[in-house]
This record gives sequence, C-alpha cells and structure tokens, in this order.
Amino acid sequence: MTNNNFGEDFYEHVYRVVAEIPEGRVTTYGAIASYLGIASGARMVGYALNKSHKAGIPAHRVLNRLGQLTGRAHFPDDTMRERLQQENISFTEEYTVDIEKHFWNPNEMS
DNA sequence: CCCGTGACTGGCA
DNA sequence: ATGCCAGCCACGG
Repeated sequence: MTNNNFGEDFYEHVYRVVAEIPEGRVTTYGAIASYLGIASGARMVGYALNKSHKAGIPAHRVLNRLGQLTGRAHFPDDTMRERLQQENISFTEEYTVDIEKHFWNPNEMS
C-alpha cells in the first residue's frame, strides 16, 4: 500500500475515464487528473497509463496539454500516431494534434 | 531511508 | 513567442 488516499483505486479511475474517451476525440493528462480531484497529478496519470499497457484502453487518445504525443515511445513503432489518424484526428505537426479541435472534457461523460 | 526519474504543467525570464 | 525551472508525487534501486 501507499500513504496516499487513492492507492490502486486511482489507477482504476484513470482507466475508467480513458475508456470513455470517444473515437476521434482526445484529452490531456491534466484534464483527467483534474477530473479525479488531483489538479497536480498529471504525472501520476501518465504513470498510471504506463502501467496500463494490458488494460485494453484507448490510451493513445491521451496527450499532453499542447496536443503532443508525448507517450508515443511507449507504443510499438508509430502505433499511437497511426491510431489517431485512423480516427480522422487532424495534426498540426507530425507528432502534434489539433487539441483545440478534438479536445474532450471528462466532465462531458455521457 | 535517500535519491533520481518521469506518458506533466504553469509561471517566469 | 520560445524556452527554462521548479513543483509535483509514486516508484524502484
């Protein structure tokens, strides 16, 4: 166990939120952290996703606040970029998507 | 137990 | 506008 108030539940919550991101939409580490009540826990979200490789969630839809695919190194080859392009998400740079255009806020969860 | 590391971020130079 | 820096906090060595 850890000395925080979240423990393993925190990761579960992260996975649940990520699983709700609609196709063709993206969100950020910070947005998820904020939604879970930990404004400064963006890094923890990233850490959770790193450990989520077998959770079967669309982790490729989580980017940093600038829309950069900072987690691409954790996917095989260009899997992260390829999946996003397959969802018709537009890029402004080779590894940067139009975050403004596709941003999905966790609070909009249906 | 201390220290470095990181899928981050906001603020300041 | 661009870039650097200091907080951030769980984890592993």
